[in-house]
Amino acid sequence: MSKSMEQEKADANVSEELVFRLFNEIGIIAQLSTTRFERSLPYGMSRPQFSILNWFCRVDDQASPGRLAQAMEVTKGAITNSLKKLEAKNFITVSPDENSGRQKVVRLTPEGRRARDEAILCARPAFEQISQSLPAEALITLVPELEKIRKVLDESRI
Amino acid sequence: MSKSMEQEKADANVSEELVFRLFNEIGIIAQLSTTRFERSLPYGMSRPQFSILNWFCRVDDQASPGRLAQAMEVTKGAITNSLKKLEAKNFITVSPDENSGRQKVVRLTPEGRRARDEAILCARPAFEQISQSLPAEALITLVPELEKIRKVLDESRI
DNA sequence: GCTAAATAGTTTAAAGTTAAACTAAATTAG
DNA sequence: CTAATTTAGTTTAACTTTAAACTATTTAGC
Repeated sequence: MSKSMEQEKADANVSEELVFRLFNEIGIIAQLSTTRFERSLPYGMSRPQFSILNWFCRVDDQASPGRLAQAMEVTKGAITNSLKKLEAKNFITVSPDENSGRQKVVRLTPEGRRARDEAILCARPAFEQISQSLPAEALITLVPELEKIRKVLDESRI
Repeated sequence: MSKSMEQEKADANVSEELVFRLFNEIGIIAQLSTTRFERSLPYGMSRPQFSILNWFCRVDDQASPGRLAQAMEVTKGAITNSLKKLEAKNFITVSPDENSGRQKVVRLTPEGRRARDEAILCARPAFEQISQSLPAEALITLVPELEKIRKVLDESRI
């Protein structure tokens, strides 16, 4: 085996080890931060429920359940469940789609928008504490890197 | 309000927004990578089950269920469940602790060690693909940063 | 020493997720 | 046009997790 091939293999191993550690750290951070975030949410709102409300505020003002399932990266069954909860709280409306008898249209209500804004306020103290413990410069480089990784994963999804 | 106070407030908002995006990205990446990793595992092994086997290979060769619960950051009930599964597969042994009637001692079996090594081999292709799509230099700076964040969260745990 | 409190682990009920089966509607192909 | 396929959403069963109740030990206090 040539020297360069050996080096290549070594590099690959370093990378794989790093990728392994990367996802390990990400998994732990996700678990810890999700728990903390969820505990701070009002109205017995869960993280998936918040994510749906937040999606409506950031991306579009209406969507089919299937589109939401794709956006949230969960199964259609999970979305059916979440939408029921949100509808019971009057945070969304679900109506038949005029253009398609098999689709539905989900929309945010004014209460839903208020609940989302309130959720962000409630979660602020938890995030504040963390943002004080972390140097802002680190975050400024970190977040775009993570966005890249997410895109790589997202685009190569099976 | 003085200029510097305004600036401080603006900085805080930038940071909070960044922290928010940080945890959002981390949540999505965790979901995508966990799904992918779990699908690649052999013996119907779940990520929590793999984590326990991996812990034994990296940290200590024996532990009580409670210590594992702390290390894995899940409840004792979840560990009870995972240990049952691992024991049924003969990947661990669970025996009474000689020194304490209320504790148990969990140990990795040779089969468990082999299964863990095999799991890493099975997961390699998935990680390989990702490590090829990401520049190694980025990971080298990223991983230690994430370790810092994890420690901040871990130390301020409630 | 004996009682009270703390600790370790299990069990249970409630909740959420997935995959697969199912219903209904829209497309496509012949 | 009709039949077969695909698509959208719901339902169901299995599984996992958590929080809380419970059992059994150990430790502390008096």
